Amino acid sequence: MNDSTGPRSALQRKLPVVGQPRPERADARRNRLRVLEAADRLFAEQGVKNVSLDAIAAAAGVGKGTVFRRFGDRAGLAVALLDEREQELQAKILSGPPPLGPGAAPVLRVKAFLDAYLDLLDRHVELFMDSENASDGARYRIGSYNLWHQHLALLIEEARPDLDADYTAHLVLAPLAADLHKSLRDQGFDLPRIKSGLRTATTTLLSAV
Amino acid sequence: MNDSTGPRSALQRKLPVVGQPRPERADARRNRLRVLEAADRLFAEQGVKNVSLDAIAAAAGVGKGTVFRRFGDRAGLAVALLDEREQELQAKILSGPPPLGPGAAPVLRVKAFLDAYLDLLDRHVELFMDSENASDGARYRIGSYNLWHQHLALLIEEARPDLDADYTAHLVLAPLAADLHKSLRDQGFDLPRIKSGLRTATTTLLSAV
DNA sequence: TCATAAGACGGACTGTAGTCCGCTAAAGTC
DNA sequence: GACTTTAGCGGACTACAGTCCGTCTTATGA
Repeated sequence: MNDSTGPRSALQRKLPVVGQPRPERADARRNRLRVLEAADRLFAEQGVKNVSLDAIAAAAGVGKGTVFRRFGDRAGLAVALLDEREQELQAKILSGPPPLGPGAAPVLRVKAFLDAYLDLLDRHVELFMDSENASDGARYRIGSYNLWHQHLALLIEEARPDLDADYTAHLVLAPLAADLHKSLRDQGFDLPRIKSGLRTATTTLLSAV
Repeated sequence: MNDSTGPRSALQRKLPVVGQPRPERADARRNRLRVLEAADRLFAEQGVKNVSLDAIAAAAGVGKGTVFRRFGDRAGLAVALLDEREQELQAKILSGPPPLGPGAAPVLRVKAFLDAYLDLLDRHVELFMDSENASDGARYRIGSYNLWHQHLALLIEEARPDLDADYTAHLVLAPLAADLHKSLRDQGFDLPRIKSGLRTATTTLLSAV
């Protein structure tokens, strides 16, 4: 119980570096990929709503507990699956060419974002619905919502400093809710009509003096 | 099997009058009221999220099947409970004094509606969340949404005939989603701030040339 | 290579939404 | 008041989300 274990003190040996958590264990990584792959396949084959998490766990060859520990809940799994596609859009916004990326006028950037988001949403409505509705208020808790919100708030602040940018950003995101989009499409609204309506409203809202 | 049963033919005796379904049976009415009363009480006592439909059925002294046959699902029950309060607002819109009722300028009426709706929403967020989120797309299927939508569409058409009134009405209703409102309140937005932000945006959107 | 502990695994378990169908009671008919 | 029709009743049943905890695997370092 003295220092004779050598120059490496207990502190040096045992304290993990803060902010750098252990890397993912090999089995954890293997199972994570298996689950994502199985979910992707089953969702595509049978429709998001018709696949239970038991079924995904079984198809992935893992226990159900594993799925839940890793993804939290149904919404979490959907978020993970959407992540890849959303990251593409995020990258374009942060460092792509204008008008989506930096360089264009703020209102143009907002409109470019809405167009791009609507394309993404339209392509993956079901998955978005799952990620937004599977648990209460899920939409507003997930990272990407906050990222879109922050992006819009900055642009709005720039375009219309007289507005409450924080609130207005939520306002602009509200019509992008997955279940509203689904409902509109089911009612016969086509994508161009939705895009055009939203573009018009946004222009009016953000361009006025 | 001849006409000897008298002047009353089989047709006359048996055909129900179309479009006038049998009145509600006494036991059905009794149970409907019991369930609503029990639900109202339990929701108030324990919070909407913490009450199962089994519990409501038990408290009402009816079987679970009865609750589901009558209300369809959790959302349906919440809708039924909200109905009374929403009808009050509906009445004011249809025949109350301006600016909520007829007579005021369309933009003023829209703003009055938004204010009144936000008050209602803020007072019953939990119930609204249940009615909107308990089943997929429930918000857009229920009667009152369609009523609000129709009301707004007419006013928007009047104020800005150049806009796509049908779509724009959905746009105006989007920020009234219960889970967004809850999330905003949880983030510290107070009701006046929300009202003012929405009022400003609406004015800008509908008043521009 | 072995000992050890952090952490992942997975399936049994719980609680709830929603379905089903044989049974019961209310309304209408004579 | 008995008989028939029809709607409503209700609880057993299914399926699914999400939890829990004893067991097993991996990474580490000596």
